[in-house]
Amino acid sequence: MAADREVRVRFAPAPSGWLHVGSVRTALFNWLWARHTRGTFIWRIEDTDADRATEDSMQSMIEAMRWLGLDWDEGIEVGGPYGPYRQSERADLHRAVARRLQDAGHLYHDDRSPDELNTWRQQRRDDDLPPTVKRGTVPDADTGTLRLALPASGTVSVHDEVRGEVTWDWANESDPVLVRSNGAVTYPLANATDDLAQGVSLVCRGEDLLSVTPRQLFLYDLLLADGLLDDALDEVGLPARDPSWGAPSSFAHLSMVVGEDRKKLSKRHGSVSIQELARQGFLPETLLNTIALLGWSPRDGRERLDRDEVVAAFSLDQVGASAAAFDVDKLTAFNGERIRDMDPAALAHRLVPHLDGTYLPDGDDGEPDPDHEPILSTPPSDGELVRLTALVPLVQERMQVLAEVADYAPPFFREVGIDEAAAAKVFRKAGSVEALEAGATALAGVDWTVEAIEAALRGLTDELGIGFGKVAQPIRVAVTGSNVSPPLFESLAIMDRHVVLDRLAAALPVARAVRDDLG
RNA sequence: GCCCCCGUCGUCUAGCGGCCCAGGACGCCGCCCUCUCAAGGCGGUAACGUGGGUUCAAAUCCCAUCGGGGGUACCA
Repeated sequence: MAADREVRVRFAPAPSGWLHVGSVRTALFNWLWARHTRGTFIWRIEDTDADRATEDSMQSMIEAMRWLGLDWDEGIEVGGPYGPYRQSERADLHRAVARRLQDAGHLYHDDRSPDELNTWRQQRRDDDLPPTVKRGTVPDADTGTLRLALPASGTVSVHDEVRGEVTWDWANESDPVLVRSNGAVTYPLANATDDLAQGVSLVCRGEDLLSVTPRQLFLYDLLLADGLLDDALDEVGLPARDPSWGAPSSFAHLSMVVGEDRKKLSKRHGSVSIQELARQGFLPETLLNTIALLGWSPRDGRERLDRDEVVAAFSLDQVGASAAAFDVDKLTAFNGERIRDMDPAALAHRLVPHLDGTYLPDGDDGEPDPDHEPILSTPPSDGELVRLTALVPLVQERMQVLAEVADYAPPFFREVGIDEAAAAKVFRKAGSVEALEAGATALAGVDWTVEAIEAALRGLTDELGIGFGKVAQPIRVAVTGSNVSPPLFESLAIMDRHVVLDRLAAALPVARAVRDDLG
């Protein structure tokens, strides 16, 4: 173990699609290790496949990382001493490396078409042989792809931080294509080259890349031998490597994140974009906390951890090797706890995007509701902000996700209709009409404070000879339109008196109709 | 098919030969509190995939088997 080597880790996604829980975990663990060791976190974009890489995807990833608060020391956007950090901008280097490998006799042409190769591989399988492409089995050619000639026999091993020692037999390893027939380099070459050129000390990535490790190890040796990479760097005018850097000294292959059915993550169970989770009202702190716990746990068993606490406690040797299912229920519960711990003023600000139309709430189909009308204006007026701040303590206790505020807030900001089911359920109870009438009278002259409102309303139970529930529910439905709301006295107190009285009056005919309907 | 990885409550996990007839968290169930819904408090349910070894002793080590996953691309 090269204990003294500065830790340099990297997150190297291909920019297709968006960041989801699985990819964020890879980013997070790299980030955590860098921060824990006071090392360097590099963000490189692997866009060597022009057909798949998109600018939108990259922008979306940047947005997600920023929202999560995962900052990078070197990489796209921020730059750094060993850039550029988009592989498409490093193509000269990759080509120079390929040419030098070819000159040194490590590469050979393979001009078989994909169809021919498939047939050939199938034949190998039928013969019960490894379907691997090897030098010597292909015809002499001077066109087509360039493959790397791997050793034909013997074994390779890596020490993996999460899996221990893993060994492969070279006889089972296929010679990888390093340069496509169109001249573009592939992942194995670009990735190995850049990891070396940027001094990556530990490769931490998904388990799906475990099987690609042997050829990378082999490539590291070739690129470092005789200063091949150094010369190529010099040739294309890119920054020289630090002389103390060797090849990555270890690997950490993180298990897959799976769905609750143990199958590959799909949208149904959490493979939603980070932006989608933001829209649903999860806090970035909760996401980071929960995702960190996916395969890792601190020695002392704590589960509620702030960012700094995770950084302090994180270590690779506590990372588990088995696949983990992302549990949205647990995320939700943690999110609720965090909301309850928040400072009300800070929470009010976080709620605004869920009320002003920035984040659309779910429609009936679970998708964002395009017809939703914002509850607050953009930007919110001072009056709206004051009312929202007053509302926060009431909703803070009962929210799991920020988006839920949209369920409670409307009656505090605008007229809302009375929910029919709520009316039918509540107004059919004996005494409802009387409760509304007496409530209006009692509230008309009272001080508009929580205490006075409570005293006035509680006094009604004796006057009407019914339990308080029978008083409170009709009034709740009349004023909020729903039989579910924050506590009644507090709710009324932050509304204007005339609004409350108007709504009580407006609900009376509805209540009478329900009662009369019952005969 | 071949190669590699993985296997503790429904889920995330603790556990690295005796402290474990397995602990915590989420979920679920019940009770308490209560103006609704929540929140909160208390209690409960529930797991070492299977079969062989090794050992005085195994969730922990070994082997087999079954199951799951990844790879087997001119994607990354």
